[in-house]
Amino acid sequence: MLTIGQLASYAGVTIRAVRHYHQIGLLREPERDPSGYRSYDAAAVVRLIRIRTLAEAGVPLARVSELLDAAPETFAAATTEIDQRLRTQIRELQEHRRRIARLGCSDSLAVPAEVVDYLDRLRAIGAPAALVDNERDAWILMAARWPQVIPELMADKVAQLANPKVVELYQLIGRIADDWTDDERLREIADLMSELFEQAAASGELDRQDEFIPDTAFVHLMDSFANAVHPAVARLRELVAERGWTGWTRIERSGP
Amino acid sequence: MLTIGQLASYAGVTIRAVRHYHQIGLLREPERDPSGYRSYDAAAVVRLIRIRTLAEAGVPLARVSELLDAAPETFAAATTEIDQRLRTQIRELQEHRRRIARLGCSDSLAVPAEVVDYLDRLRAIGAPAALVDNERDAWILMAARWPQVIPELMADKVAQLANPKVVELYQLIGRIADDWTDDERLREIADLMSELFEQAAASGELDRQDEFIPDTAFVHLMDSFANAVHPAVARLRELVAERGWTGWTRIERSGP
DNA sequence: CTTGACCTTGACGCAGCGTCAACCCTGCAT
DNA sequence: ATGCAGGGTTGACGCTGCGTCAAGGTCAAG
Repeated sequence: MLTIGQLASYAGVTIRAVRHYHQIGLLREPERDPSGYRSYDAAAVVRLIRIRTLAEAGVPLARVSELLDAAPETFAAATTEIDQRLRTQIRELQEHRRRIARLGCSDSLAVPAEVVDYLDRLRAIGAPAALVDNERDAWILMAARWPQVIPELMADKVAQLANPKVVELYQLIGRIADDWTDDERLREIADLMSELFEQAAASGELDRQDEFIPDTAFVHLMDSFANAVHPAVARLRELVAERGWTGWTRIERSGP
Repeated sequence: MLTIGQLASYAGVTIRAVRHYHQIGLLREPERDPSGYRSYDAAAVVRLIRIRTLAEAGVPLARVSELLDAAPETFAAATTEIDQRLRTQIRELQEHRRRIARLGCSDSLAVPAEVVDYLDRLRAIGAPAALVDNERDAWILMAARWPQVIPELMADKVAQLANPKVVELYQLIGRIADDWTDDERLREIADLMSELFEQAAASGELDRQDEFIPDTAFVHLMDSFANAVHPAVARLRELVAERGWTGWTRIERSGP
């Protein structure tokens, strides 16, 4: 007769595992000797070895007893199914590896490649870092909500950068990045924006907005990013509103 | 401002996950509105999206915050390490698949191929099923304890079967399988065994046993299998002992 | 008698949430 | 005013397969 330690060692498992198998009813609790020790026979060793064999092959413990005394066909069916499960898990992990490889760096985390490219161009023409970070976050949001429109939107935005007026706008903003209190400059920016909106309206660009972002609540959320850049953005929006335009993420004509 | 449901839906995670992230300190608890509802801003959505991106790439939650604001080199180092972990897991699962594929059927579970072959031959010469099952269990035990000696041992056992006396022995046993009470036949069997042991001793076979099974406690364990086949085995051992042999798994001369 | 190596039960911990339970808030239709 | 549906709130257990204390009792040897 064997103690639990001998049993475990013969079967090549830990004592804790044996007790666990008792707990879940996978291995029958044996008789106890007068001192309360469990006392095992050779058959228990064999059963335990077979349990271990299945467990090490990735069979869930809950299914081990079912397999231990299964007819050959049942056994084959079960193993095939378990193998399928294993394949699925492997595929999931491989998908994880693929994603890991494409994470990039912490800065561009969750930012689509097209957006990364656009942000680089923004930086290149002198847009301030705070604004670029803000754009990045906004596009992260957008990409999560409507991933499929990102390529087209980004193509548009990059095209806009070919407009010298747009470049000028970002440079103006860059110049006030340290000091947002100069109302004169804010008004200059508002004028330029108004002009650009006028162009956009003329080219029909503004009408295309609605296709991309049909969700009003979402537009408000995007707006809130801009507002968070600096308190003076509120003033800027005021000035732009005076010139007949409302909104920010989505622009609409409201006045003359 | 967003409720937890809106936040979760924008970020593409479940509400429960958001609360979990709060609990483990991955996402800051936001302000509450007068009714006690959590109230999120756009920045929370972005952070949550980045968390999800990492989590979906298989990054453990415990390491996500570390990665979220890591310098590029730190980030790269961490992802490489996590990728290593993923590869290890994949290899483990693939090992599981390999084992699953070689399980065979429930009957031959944990039985080495050489043993399966030997058992088939035993059955072929007319050994009773109970005896074969018993042999199988004994060899399972042996294979778990000393896997490397199995091929050699099995080669020996198969070679023994070429001896007509051995075949006769198993057939004799087969004939009493239904009725173990015939002492006459038991004595016949004991005579035959004694004769075989004599042959084995003469050929030096008995001396080689000790190399294979040096563990006395283990030998007793193996013996206990034989005893479990039928009570009459005890009688048989008695008869064999009268003829000058002790032991079962390991045989030793004890008399004339 | 002590020591060390075993054995006993009981319970928490892990990873990442899913899933009740039991109760409160809010807005809309009746 | 009321009822109902569809939000929200905390709290707690469940899953997998054991590892790892904790706080003891037992056994063989020196």
